[in-house]
Amino acid sequence: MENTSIGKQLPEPTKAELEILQVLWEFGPSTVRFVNEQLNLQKDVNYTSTLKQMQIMTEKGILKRDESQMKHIYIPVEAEEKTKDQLLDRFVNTLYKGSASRLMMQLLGNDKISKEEIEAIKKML
Amino acid sequence: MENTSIGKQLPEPTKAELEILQVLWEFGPSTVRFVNEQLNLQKDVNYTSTLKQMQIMTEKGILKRDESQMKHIYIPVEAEEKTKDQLLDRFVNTLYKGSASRLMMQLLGNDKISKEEIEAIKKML
DNA sequence: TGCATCGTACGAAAAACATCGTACCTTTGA
DNA sequence: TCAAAGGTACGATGTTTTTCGTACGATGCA
Repeated sequence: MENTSIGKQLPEPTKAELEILQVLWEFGPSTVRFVNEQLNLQKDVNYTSTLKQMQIMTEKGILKRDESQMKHIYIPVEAEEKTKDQLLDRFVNTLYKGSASRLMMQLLGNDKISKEEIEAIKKML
Repeated sequence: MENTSIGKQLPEPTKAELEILQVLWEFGPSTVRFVNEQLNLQKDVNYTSTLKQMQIMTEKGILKRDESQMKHIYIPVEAEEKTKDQLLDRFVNTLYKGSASRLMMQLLGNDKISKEEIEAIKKML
């Protein structure tokens, strides 16, 4: 299933896919080997598993790749911000009926958030 | 697999499980039939599917139930706030390296958030 | 040249999730 | 009393996601 079309909405990344995207977001376009090494800092996973996963993501249109070299280079199709927007949106809608202030309340309620963070947020508003 | 132990961390609810929890959170302890009816306002799903799902959740320790009547009553084991805290926490950690202000920035950046919402948040801080 | 190393391709199994059909028990009311 | 309605139990199946083994081509270098 090729994805060359224009406005088609990409599927939301799965958990494992998100882990791969994080690496690519943090370090930029990378080889499978590099991504796999990064993942292995957190968990055991076989090289070919990561490869397959990234190939599937390419099929889905989440990644594209530069095949001009033997070591293919993988690149996210959507910008980090855009993907995160999408995920955040769904999260807020699902859990907080779309209300950002409810989310904020929850955030302030569980005291995982420091005074410095609160200050930083105040300044933003 | 019984769950009578003390501090054991419950598994994160799956998507379908979350839908069921939402109904129970909104309406309080309920029968399978009631939950199923609510779900059917949104999507087609068979009674026995919902039943099975809720039985599995009970096995996992996400729900408990009152079996004293023929119509079993299901109740979430963890409070709504606690479960949401957990989900929010993982969300912030995964996507924003644990920084609430980053999340806020993202929230302000995509203009899904209204002026009223911003005012409400300002007041909270 | 030839072999160890590093790369991709891909089928298939394992695991996690979701859905449904069927069996069977209990309650109710004509 | 007995059949319809409504309840739970649970195996089976379908789907999606995740992981891995094996095949095989490229490259590099002793």
